Amino acid sequence: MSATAARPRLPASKRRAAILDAAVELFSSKGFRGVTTRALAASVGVTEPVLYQHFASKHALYEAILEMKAMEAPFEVERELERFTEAGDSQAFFTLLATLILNWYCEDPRYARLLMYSALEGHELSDLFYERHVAIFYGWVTRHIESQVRRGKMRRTPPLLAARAFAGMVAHQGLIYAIYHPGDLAASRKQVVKTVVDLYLQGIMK
Amino acid sequence: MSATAARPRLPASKRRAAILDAAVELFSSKGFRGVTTRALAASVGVTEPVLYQHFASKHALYEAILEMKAMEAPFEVERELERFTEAGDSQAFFTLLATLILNWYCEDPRYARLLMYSALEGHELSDLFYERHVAIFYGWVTRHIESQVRRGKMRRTPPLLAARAFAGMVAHQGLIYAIYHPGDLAASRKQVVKTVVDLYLQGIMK
DNA sequence: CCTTTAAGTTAGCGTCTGCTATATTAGCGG
DNA sequence: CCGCTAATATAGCAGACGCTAACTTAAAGG
Repeated sequence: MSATAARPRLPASKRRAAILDAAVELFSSKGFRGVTTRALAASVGVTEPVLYQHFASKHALYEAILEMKAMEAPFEVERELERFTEAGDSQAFFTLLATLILNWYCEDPRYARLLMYSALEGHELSDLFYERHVAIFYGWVTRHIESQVRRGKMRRTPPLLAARAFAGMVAHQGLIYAIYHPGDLAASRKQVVKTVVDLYLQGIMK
Repeated sequence: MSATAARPRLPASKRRAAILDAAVELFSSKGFRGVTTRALAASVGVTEPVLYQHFASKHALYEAILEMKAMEAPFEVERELERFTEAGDSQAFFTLLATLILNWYCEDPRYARLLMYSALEGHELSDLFYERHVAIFYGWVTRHIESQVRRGKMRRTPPLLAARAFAGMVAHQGLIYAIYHPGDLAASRKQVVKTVVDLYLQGIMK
């Protein structure tokens, strides 16, 4: 009687990964409330109960994504950045940071959108991302600026404000790319980094 | 039998305005899909059919907000900006622009959130805002930069990229304020404008 | 005071949503 | 080849959703 399509039975871990991947795709384009569990299941190629075998609820599934991304630590570069600060090499410092940020947007703009959604929708784990990435980023930059000011190599500027200004210069390019998509950021990435860092370091005026 | 609370009967125009105001509040905090017509009606203090007397659908109501905001032309300042460009006064030019942007975020951060939502959710009228504000902004700045480069007063820099960098420096501060809300932007607005414009114009290095 | 108009309500339709109790079957260890 | 486990499907509940037909009543004009 049943003409069931004989779906391939994946081991739990693979199925879970497949669900997460499809979820990122959908949540990033429609937001948490814009995605139904039915649509998600269909996109994975299974039925709804399968989702609930791997995640307690729609919310838990969403939080699994956020946590996964928030915990992706960028701490490998921390030591390198500190070396640049100690060496007083602002050029290298800001170039690395800008490259990091733009790469993050380019590699998977879906996460940029998803995190933007989560921040707007006020999900708790969104704060986690802020603490573990944005705030830490500001910390790195302010420390670098303060260090350079002490050495007399940089003009005295409110450090947090200046850090945000740099973050804005870079992230805005990525944001426009992830949301409005005019032009291919990936291709021009290197030029963007070069121009923005140059602008930030030396100023636009002759 | 009926214990109806004898609601005040507003003239259509006032009721319509009240609905729009409550709608901005709700849509900006929960997004289009996060707001139900029931919740909106309750927030206005009426019942659902009243909403449908003023707007054909939930979508039409939302688009009325977007159109209202997109059409709010900033063209009053256009002539002033052009004068600054002609006079070669970059200081005044960028100060006015930065003030404009930050004021926009401060006056009503709800719209910043609402427009962010609409961009993510891909509403058609979101493009209208991009065209009528973001793209026009880029146009002003690129023209100013090109003009200054021709006069030899500014370093040769990819104009659109430089325009976006400036937009990012300023808007990022507003965005952080509208979304994560750490600190009071309104109070420090003037210092932010001063610092950012100074940074952009003269560069951070001594 | 009576008529007319429109601002407002009640009640509920059809559909979709998150989620689940229950049944079924693929595939591995023995 | 069997039996067990875990991966999957069917069917559907209870509530929420966008929206509407039909009724009620406040209030302005003659």
